[in-house]
Amino acid sequence: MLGIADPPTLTRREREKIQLRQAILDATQDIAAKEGWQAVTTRKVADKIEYSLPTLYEYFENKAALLAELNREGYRQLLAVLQHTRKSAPSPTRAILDGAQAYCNFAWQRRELYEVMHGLSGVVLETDSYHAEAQALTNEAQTALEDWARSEGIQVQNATSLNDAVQILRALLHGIASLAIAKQIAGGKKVAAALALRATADQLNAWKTNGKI
Amino acid sequence: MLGIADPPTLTRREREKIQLRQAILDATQDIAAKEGWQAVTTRKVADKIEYSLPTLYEYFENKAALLAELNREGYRQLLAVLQHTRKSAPSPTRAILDGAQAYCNFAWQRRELYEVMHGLSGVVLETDSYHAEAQALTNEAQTALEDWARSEGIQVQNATSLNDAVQILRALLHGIASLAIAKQIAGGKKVAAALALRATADQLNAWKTNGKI
DNA sequence: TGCAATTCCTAACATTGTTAGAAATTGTAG
DNA sequence: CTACAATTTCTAACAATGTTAGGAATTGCA
Repeated sequence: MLGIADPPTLTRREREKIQLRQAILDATQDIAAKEGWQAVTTRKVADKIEYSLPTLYEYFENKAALLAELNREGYRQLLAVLQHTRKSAPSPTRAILDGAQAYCNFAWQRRELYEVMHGLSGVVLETDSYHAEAQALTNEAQTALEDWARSEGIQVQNATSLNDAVQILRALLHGIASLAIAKQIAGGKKVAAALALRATADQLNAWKTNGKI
Repeated sequence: MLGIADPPTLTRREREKIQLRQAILDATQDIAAKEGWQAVTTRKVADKIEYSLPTLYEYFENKAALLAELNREGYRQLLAVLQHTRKSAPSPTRAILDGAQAYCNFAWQRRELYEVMHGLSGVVLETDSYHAEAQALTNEAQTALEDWARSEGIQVQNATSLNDAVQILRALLHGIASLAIAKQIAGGKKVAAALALRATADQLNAWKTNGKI
């Protein structure tokens, strides 16, 4: 199922290359976290890894490719968080509600990743939004919602309606997270997280009342 | 209540200045609508109004000030749309639901304004998000929701909870609109608008079931 | 030890936001 | 009508940033 590991037949050079590539990604994230995405400049990244400017371009075709990689990385990390949350939840309902909280926490704690995932704060996305990592996140959400529906005896009409329901929950959480990041929610992140929880619970209740999704 | 009109004691020069300022705003919007915000460059705007580059800076301190003005303009236009929608709605419930549709339509039809209002698509916002225009929009939404609650016999506990409810609806709509603009909603804008309607109705039902906001 | 490939850097170029300072225009006083 | 002062507008530059050409330095190996 996984397909992660290659046989470790890597030369020292190859290992160094992988490390340097990762260092570039880390440096970029670090600058974005500390100074915001407007401050992320190719020269600053190069300075931080203590290599000269053109070296960056040996590892990433251009700045957009660097951001695209961090975009995917963000989806991978969010997926991991949500999978972990679901697996340690005591019930399918809690899996959804805890997931909503975890989503918000990810948005604040990894703000720079969340921004690059959604083209916020001046990030220019040239990435196609339908990469495998984004799809994997949708699948995770569908699984969680399907589990919940089954546990509540709620009928899922078809794949489309399940997907619609997932989109609604996602849009709700994304709306709250992005408004909070833009400081447009009075009361800040604490209030925002509470709103997310409440609205998610309301939406689940609406589906429960309808008896179907 | 209004305070719109000054006595029309304007010299020809002053009238021309106002027109040129407006031409700059129009040109900027036009480029953004046709080619996207990444393509909006001070030189291109200057070309479009057939003046040289430094002339721009006589009318706007810098590019950020130009975007800030369009940001406010977007809020004014959205407010006008929502006020009109509410006033021509046959019932408070329909006022909310029609408002949700109108919100989505505004986001697609004036995409470039919606983007500059929320810092999407590479726009860098240096504007404070709490300007008067944003506040006016919140007030409009609160009025609509208060009307609805009254008409349904639902108790509004206090100003904070009313504001929280408005934030939830706003976040829901913004989440759907911004994901649709980023082409992250399968089925596109038509499906997105349907989701917005459905989710808004669900949220109203949840409050109705609770009997309070 | 010397050659070939790789790695890495200095120095440039194009684009874009911004501004200095001069030219051109306009309005006004003699 | 003319000359001066204010305003308007432009040409030309500068700084920052993404990107690349081409050469120097290093490395691996015969």
